[in-house]
Amino acid sequence: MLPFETGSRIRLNPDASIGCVEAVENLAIARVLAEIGDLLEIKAENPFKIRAYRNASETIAHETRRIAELTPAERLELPGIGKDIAGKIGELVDTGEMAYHKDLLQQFPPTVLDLLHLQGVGPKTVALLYREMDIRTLQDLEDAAKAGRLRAIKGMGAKKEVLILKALEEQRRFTGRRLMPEAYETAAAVVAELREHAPGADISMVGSLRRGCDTCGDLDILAAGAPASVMDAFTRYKLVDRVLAHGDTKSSVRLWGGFQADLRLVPRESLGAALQYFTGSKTHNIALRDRAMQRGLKLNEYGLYRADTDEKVAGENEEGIYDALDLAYVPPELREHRGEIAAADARALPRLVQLADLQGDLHAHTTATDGRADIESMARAAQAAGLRYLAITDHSKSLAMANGLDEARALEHARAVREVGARMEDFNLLAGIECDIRPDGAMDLADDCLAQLDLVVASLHSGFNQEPAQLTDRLLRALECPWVDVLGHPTGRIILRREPLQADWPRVFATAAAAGVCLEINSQVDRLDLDDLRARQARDAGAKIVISSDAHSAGAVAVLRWGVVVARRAWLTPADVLNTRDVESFHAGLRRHRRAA
DNA sequence: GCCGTTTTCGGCCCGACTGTTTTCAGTCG
Repeated sequence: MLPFETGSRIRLNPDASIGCVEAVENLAIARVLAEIGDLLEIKAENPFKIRAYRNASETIAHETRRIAELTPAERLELPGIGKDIAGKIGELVDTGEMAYHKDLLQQFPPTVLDLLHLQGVGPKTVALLYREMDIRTLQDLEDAAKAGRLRAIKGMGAKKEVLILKALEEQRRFTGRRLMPEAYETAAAVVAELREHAPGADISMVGSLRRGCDTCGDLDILAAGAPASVMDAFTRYKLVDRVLAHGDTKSSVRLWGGFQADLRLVPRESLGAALQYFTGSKTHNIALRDRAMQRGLKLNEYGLYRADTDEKVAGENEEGIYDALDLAYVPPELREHRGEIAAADARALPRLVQLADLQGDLHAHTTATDGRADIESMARAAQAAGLRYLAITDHSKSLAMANGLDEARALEHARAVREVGARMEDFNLLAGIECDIRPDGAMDLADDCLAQLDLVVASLHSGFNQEPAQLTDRLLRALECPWVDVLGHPTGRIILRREPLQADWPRVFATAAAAGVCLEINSQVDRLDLDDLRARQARDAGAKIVISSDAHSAGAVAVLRWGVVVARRAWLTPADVLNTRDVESFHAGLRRHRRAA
């Protein structure tokens, strides 16, 4: 998935001229290829050709070197890039345009690509809507659906109209926000640029980025002790599309791809106060200012002052501000006004879990199903990341698209995993499975198969439209299976695309706690499931939590950091997270072994 | 369109679910 909006809003380089390659970033190239894939799909082209463009797009989005700087021969070596696509990429890099992409956009207005991203609307529907009713935009579609005109099209009915209106409403609710990790990567690039410009200054991300929220509206950046020229460096940054405001202490820009970024400049002596102020959250800050007032103090972005004399009490660093307010330092992830001020007052803040606390990863895929790397590569990557154990948990047979394993293949795969594990030093491989929970709550694989594995992660991958009561029963039945150790991505949410499933979560958590089943925080950047609030709820219900990568490639183990952020926002300590333990005590904490004990 | 060859063309993940049918098309994962 690419972090950019759809449509023709990409202009790779507005002043495109030959040789002007700097602005053609990998993600922009990847997006052009992905759009070609979408447009070809609407044209009902050869599905393998469509996939070829999408594969090429994925490759480029994940390539760490800058494609624009590679030679044509080097580009050809990238997986999924052949002569044809390599040539088109070269054209794009050299001229800022790709004729093939432009031709396709002549045939379909770019706004139809927005339709394609609605839930339940695919390429056939988009083509039909465009050809039959000249529907080009989301607005056209909404008007037609509201007027009941869509049902006139063969194959569409009143129910489909309702679904489309619902999808439109969801999309509206989500626009303007992005996944936090994407925002973080973009902000990190801006910060790096500014640091280069002002090496002596203190430049950092603030706002929701620093608090670790799972989505981000705009990028807030703070510069303390930087020269005034940092504002020019910011507004002239290569990925700036439009300057919205340019002042001495505050500037705002729109970046290519849609992010708004704000830069604030404060004197160095105000660093702490400004960090505190711009990190928020708003409700946390209000409570903090209230506390200051009660102590005859006032707090703003420049410092903490005595209300009567304006004498400065604190402001150079954040710790000093909290200290002057008789509070323990509150980690940014907790600043949501969810009890952190009372806890800081009582010196009872938790010691939050950190990435370095994790000793194992309990959810990973391989080429046996839909992963990109083999068992050994996954294991080596986990080991290189500093972990001591990894569970290989490929899909079960219901997930046919992912080439899910049936009982025989699952056991054969487990043998292969154990064989690789036996060869590794100071590292444990667990042979597990991510077993589908069928619509009726039954496990996708037979009990005697699950019993022979080291770890069973049970997950929902279909039947998301069930009623809450039915869904709850389904989950409770899954928890009854004695071989289920972990409930994987429990709520099924896809951030910015699919809301968490509506089930009786307190009941599910309580049942899991009683049965000894762990709840997963899935670290995939568009899942982060459980979310912070539910993870805290689950812990409070007595359930153990695991933080897992759900990695589908060797490098993807790195996403664990985002799962840890969620855990921190959930107030979790290392003791709450089962995979902070060494492999022996981890095993001992698993349901299957607790049962035996 | 890419890949990997039995080196010049055939293979490339496919089953479940839903809303629309009246035996299926489209979407999703």
